[in-house]
Amino acid sequence: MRQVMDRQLIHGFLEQHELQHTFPNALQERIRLYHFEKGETICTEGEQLNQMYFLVKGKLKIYTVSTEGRSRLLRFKNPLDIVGDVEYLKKNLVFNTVEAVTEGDLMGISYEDITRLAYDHPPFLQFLLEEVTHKFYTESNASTLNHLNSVETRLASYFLSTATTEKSTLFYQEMKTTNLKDIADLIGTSYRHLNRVIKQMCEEGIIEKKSKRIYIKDHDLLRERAHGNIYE
Amino acid sequence: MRQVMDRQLIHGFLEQHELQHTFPNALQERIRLYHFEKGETICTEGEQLNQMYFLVKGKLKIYTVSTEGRSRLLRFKNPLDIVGDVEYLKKNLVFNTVEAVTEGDLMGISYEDITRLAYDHPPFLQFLLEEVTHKFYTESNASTLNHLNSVETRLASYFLSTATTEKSTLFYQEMKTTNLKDIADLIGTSYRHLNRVIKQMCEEGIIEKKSKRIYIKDHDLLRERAHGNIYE
DNA sequence: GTGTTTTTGGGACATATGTCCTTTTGATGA
DNA sequence: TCATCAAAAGGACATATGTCCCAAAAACAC
Repeated sequence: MRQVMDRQLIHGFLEQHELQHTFPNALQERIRLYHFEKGETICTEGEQLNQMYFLVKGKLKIYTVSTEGRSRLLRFKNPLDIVGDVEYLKKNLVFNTVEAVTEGDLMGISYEDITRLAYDHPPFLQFLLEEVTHKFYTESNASTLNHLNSVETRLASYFLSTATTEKSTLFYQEMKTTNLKDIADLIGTSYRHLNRVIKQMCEEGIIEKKSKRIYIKDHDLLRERAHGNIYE
Repeated sequence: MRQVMDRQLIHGFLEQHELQHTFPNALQERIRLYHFEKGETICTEGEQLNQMYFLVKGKLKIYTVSTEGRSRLLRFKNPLDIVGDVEYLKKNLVFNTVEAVTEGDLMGISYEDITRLAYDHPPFLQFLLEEVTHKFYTESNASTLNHLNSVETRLASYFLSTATTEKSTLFYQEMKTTNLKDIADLIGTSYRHLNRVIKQMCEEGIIEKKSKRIYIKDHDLLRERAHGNIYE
């Protein structure tokens, strides 16, 4: 991850994401822009973090690995998600490893600057509050879904949540930046079992694998298998 | 749940929990105090909520039930936890059912009053932000723990997190206000399997059941079984 | 194009765990 | 004290799911 010396670009991102009112002026002048490449580790579990990062371009994944070598993929991050917010608020080391799925850009603000210049600024606090609340909501939703449902239901739900429309056909596009291992780690199953469930769904005509993509063939049946749940 | 007309008591709770600065004065005069009895449902999943409740006395449990009848116990709430904060911020109906484990008291503040009188008040925003962040942290921690570990590890971790010291013996006291069904719903297993794991741990000399309590007999072995995890 | 590494796919086997049901124990109310 | 209900305990059986391993296909680097 390298710093990009480009004040114009920073202001461009602030405008693009409508953050001029969220960040007090004094804070805006202290923002740093960083560029990352695909596969780079942004920060590692257990590490000390001194900045809060606002993702303005690209995609990240958040994961953790247990001592036994099992992995959990907590979520993906898209703009305008934040890295290091909870670590700032809980005054803790990094909780989970953050890795780049694509190349992209982050705006960094030091924790000191945030405390001095923004922690009394209602628009910033409101922004942070809404961000953490959303994160909590999605975590809680996913957690409950995982808790109460089988892998099949979770997978169906996952497909529904990431489906996009191309022409008149729904398909699941994350395959381009997500491999099956990541999906297994996200919905909480082994790679092997995921394969089984995917195979079964193909045989039942619910989905179809073609050209590195998974197409939804029977949307109603998929929704039925999801039991009304959607990962969010 | 019935309202208690006692301004003195409200101010007593504000002092006890050091909230005088968190809540702007105008807001403090609009706080309502409610009393609840053990077993009462404070609010139900899917219901419309108009107030944010601050728990000042007693204990609550938060749970949800799937369409198939499976239950998940998300967490317990103690003073000064909040009910209705995420619903306020996400502008949504109640996500999970809240039920009283003991009798107690709640201070209620209408969403309108919060928006008018406190959503620009930095101390209140900071308080809310720290509360939601903590909630997110514990949810994420529990979720990862559940994801990556067996029921045995989760149960061991649970015992460690609720253990208290009496004399020189560590024991697990939540049994008094928590039944085995709740524990099963919390760590994400069936009641039957929980019984098996508890029985096994008793046979191995890790814990001992006596007088409606579970005593930790071998703290080191328990910590080993928890794999260094603690529910929080 | 070739060689290497990574991702996908699937067989075989084991077991952690859930469902269903029954019995026992303990708590509660009259 | 007795009757009823709820919580705890446990048997029997089934299966969802994980581990381990190997083969095939795809991606990547030179």
